[in-house]
Amino acid sequence: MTPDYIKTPEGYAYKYPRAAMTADAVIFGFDGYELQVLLIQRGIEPYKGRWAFPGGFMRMDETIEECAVRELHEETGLLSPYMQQLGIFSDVDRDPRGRIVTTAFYALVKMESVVGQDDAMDARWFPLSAVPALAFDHDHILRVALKRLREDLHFRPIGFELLPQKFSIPQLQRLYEALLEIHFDRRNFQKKMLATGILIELGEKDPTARHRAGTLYSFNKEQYDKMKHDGTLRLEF
Amino acid sequence: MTPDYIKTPEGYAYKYPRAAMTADAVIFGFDGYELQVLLIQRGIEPYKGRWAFPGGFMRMDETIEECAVRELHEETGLLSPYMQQLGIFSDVDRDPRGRIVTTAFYALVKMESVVGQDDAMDARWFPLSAVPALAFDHDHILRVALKRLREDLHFRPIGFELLPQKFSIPQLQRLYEALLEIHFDRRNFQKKMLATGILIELGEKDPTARHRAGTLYSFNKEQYDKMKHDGTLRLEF
DNA sequence: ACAAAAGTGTTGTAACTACACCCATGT
DNA sequence: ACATGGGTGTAGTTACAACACTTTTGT
Repeated sequence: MTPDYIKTPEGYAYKYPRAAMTADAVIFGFDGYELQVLLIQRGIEPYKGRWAFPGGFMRMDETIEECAVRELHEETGLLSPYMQQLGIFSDVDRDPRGRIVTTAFYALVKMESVVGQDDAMDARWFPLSAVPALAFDHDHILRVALKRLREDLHFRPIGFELLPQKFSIPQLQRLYEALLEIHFDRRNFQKKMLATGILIELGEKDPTARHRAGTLYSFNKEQYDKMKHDGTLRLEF
Repeated sequence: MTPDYIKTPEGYAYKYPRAAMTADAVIFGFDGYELQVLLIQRGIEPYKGRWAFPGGFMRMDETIEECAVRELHEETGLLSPYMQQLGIFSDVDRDPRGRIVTTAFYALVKMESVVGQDDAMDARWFPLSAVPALAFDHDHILRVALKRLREDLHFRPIGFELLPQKFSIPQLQRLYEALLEIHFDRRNFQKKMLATGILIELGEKDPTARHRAGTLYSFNKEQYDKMKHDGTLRLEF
């Protein structure tokens, strides 16, 4: 393809002005009690010292998804998490450096997969209740991400992405309750969850349990895909 | 704000290459029997003569939403339809002119509000079953839009956006059946729809009816907003 | 009068809610 | 032994699916 720019001493020249494009990732984790967000402290202006979502500028040889994945990996070490487009945020004055449009993604990760990061890295988990004022329009993006996460949780088995591979049903319930801010009856929740048929029962031994150990399960993705495909799935919370 | 470019004889110069940004709108209508899509025939290369969604380049003084609304108005005369972000499409080679990233929107309109358009305008409704091969990656975008439309229809009262202000329940049912490609029992559909409490009964006189005239209703948006707000809403199809 | 579409009511079934007791483990 | 949390079963209620007849209107 012939390039769509003219290279000049001042840089890449275009006939009409263009916005720069970035990708940002709102990364959620769950510590067993509260929803957490992974933030990075900015080392440079603008908003130096403020916390923000990991992200960065799109290159000309990658899609915006590839950009999000790459930046996420560079800044947090995370590889291939569950990730979805959230939306594009394009307010004219959202970035003091000029016209920069961002595509936000939301990602769900198992917190265990991020601990042990490089200490020099200014990345930290914040419980949702203690998120500081963020850089740019990231406060706004976070609200949109939360709304979307809750909507998706009602009908998609995304809770599993936030828990360890092996989890107990009470653990899963705590997650649903924390995210949706509602209370489920223990017995009914367990019944309904098992009735979906997308859980595989393993040996009983929840190491994190403080009293009686909970039976461990894992998410049966193949079964889920199959049921989703032929419409036998009953999944609604 | 200081500009983020340097103006040169060759155009607007940036330190790093940038993609151009466009907005495209997938516009759906309903003729009473089948879902329709509004397309525009391209008058210039690339893809001259091929059909595509209305859309165009984002300006530096507008958001991508404002761009979508503006282009839609310029190309079809439509004003303030129901419109939602669909997603961003950024494949590196999706446009032969260079690196152009598009944000797709989907819009729902009452077909009556577009008829009577300028004849010179190369805009036309196509039934979904007769959509030609489209320009760029618009075939792909259309598939994504359809998937999204169906998902949304299950839980949001968006069907009303596609019907005239006054409609009968059988009309509404035909719309649901056409879009979701399933069949509802007439009695149960009517019962469930009325039970939502978001319909206002008007005088009986459906002019388009061919035999017995259907009772006309209109969508009670205030009631819907109220019920949505305090969680009393039961709406699921 | 007949055909086509609209309106309505009941009954069986399946899913959801509410609820109480026993069991395992750590202190 | 006691406190904490995990596991299970039942009964009442509610929503949903299935189904048939009557009414209106155009031909």
